[in-house]
This record gives sequence, structure tokens and C-alpha cells, in this order.
Amino acid sequence: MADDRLSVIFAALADPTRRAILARLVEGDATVTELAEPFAISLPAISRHLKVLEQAGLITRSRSAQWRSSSLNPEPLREATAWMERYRQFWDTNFDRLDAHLKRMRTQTEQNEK
Amino acid sequence: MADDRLSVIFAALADPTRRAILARLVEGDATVTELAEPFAISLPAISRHLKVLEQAGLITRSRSAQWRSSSLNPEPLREATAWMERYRQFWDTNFDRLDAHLKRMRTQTEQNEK
DNA sequence: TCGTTAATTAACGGATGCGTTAAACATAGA
DNA sequence: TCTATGTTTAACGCATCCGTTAATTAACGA
Repeated sequence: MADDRLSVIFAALADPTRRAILARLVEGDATVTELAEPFAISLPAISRHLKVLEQAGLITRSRSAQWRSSSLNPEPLREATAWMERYRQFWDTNFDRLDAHLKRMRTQTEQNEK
Repeated sequence: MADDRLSVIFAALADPTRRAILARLVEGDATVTELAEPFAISLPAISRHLKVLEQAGLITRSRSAQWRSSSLNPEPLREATAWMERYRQFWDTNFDRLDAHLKRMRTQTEQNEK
């Protein structure tokens, strides 16, 4: 896999188990065992998923005694959506209104600066 | 890779060459050869990337004589952003979507003007 | 029909992804 | 210190991804 940041983020999201883990973390921090509970896969597998999420910056982890707590850090999702926003005009008709509005504002600003 | 729709979409986006192809298609439909031109990889490799994008629904293809034209279909991006939107409240405390969008657009515009 | 152009498919190699089980590590606590 | 608990690392198997080159398919056009 390419190691640029966006690729790492999208790759992390391309697994349903990892997306489910993120969804679970919305409800609050959780330990590895807690996160593993809903899934029919081994603990080491979950551990690896968490590593992937951590490397993508989607979670941060803290240790307290022998427990490793994961917490959600959705900032990378902002980057990912920012990338996709560039395509919004192709599916979102509201964008046209917004874009027109923006253009008007810019024109206005430019005139003000003259 | 899991074969659910979101996984397929995110996996398709997890490659910089494929994202570059999508970016190129914003400017209009293109043939395989045209799409391959900026890259230092072989035509068959591009052909496979296009297949991945097509299976993710991100492009549609038409044939005219011996040319296969690709055109952008960003609908899957809407699905992907829809999934991510559920996390927006965690990164955008102001939650002023319009404002954020305008800010992004302005930045982009400024960069384009440089 | 033959040659040219456009694109895909076939066959292969190497890297990575995702799962497993077994072993190791880290900490708490009797 | 010994044991239990939580988690990670090691080692492996198998599937998939991503690239290559060579061969094949498809359509045009002299």
C-alpha cells in the first residue's frame, strides 16, 4: 500500500471490522478486550486492527495498568472528506448555489479592495 | 478485502494512482491511453486500476470504436462521506457546515490563483 | 486482407493484508 | 514470588494487490 497519508487513512477505513471499531468508540473509550467482544475473531487480530487505526491517526491509545484504552480521533476523517469535497459539485446540486454565492462574495471582496 | 460496498469504495480510494485518475476525470472523460499518460506505469496496470474504479462504481465506461472512455461517477463518494459524516460532530465542534465548506473553498481558490 | 492502434487478458513475482495459534511481555495482586 | 489477566509479538498460511511482459482481442482504415 502507498504510504501517503490519505492512502493510509482510506486503507484503514476499507475494512468493516475497523469501521465497526470506530463506530463503537463513538460511545466511549474501550479496552482491546471490550472492542473484541462483538467479533468472532481472535484478540491478536483485533490488536492488529487497532495498530492500523492508530497508524492512520484514527485512534489514540493510552495505557493504564495492563489495559490499553483506545479513543476515537476522527481528525483524519476530516482530511478524507476534504479530499472528497472536491467532487461534491458533481453530485450535490446545492453546491452550485453555494459556489455561485461564493463567487459573488469574492467578486465583492475584490471590488472592495480596489 | 471484504466485499461490502463501503469497503470496496474505500479500498478503491486507497491508491494514489486511482485518486489521481479520478482527479483527472473531473476535467472530462478520457481514454485509457490518455489516463495512463501522466504515470510511469504500464497500460495494463492502468487498465486494472480502471477496473477497480469501475467495480467501486466511481467511474462508468463506454466504448466507441476501439476507444474506451471513462467518465466520473462520484455517487459512491456521497456514500463514503455519508458514513464519515456520523463522526463530524467529533471534529467540528462548531458544526457550522456551511462555514467550514466556504473556508475550504476559499483556500482552494486562493491556491488555484497562485 | 493486412497492418496499425487501443485495450484487455494471461501468467508470473513480490509485497502486503488478514487471519490463525503459540509464546512472550506487562502489570496487578494474593 | 507466583499466578491471573490483558495485550502484543512471532511465525506461519493463504488470499489479494500491484506491477511487469507477452499474448490476445477488437475495431479502423489503406
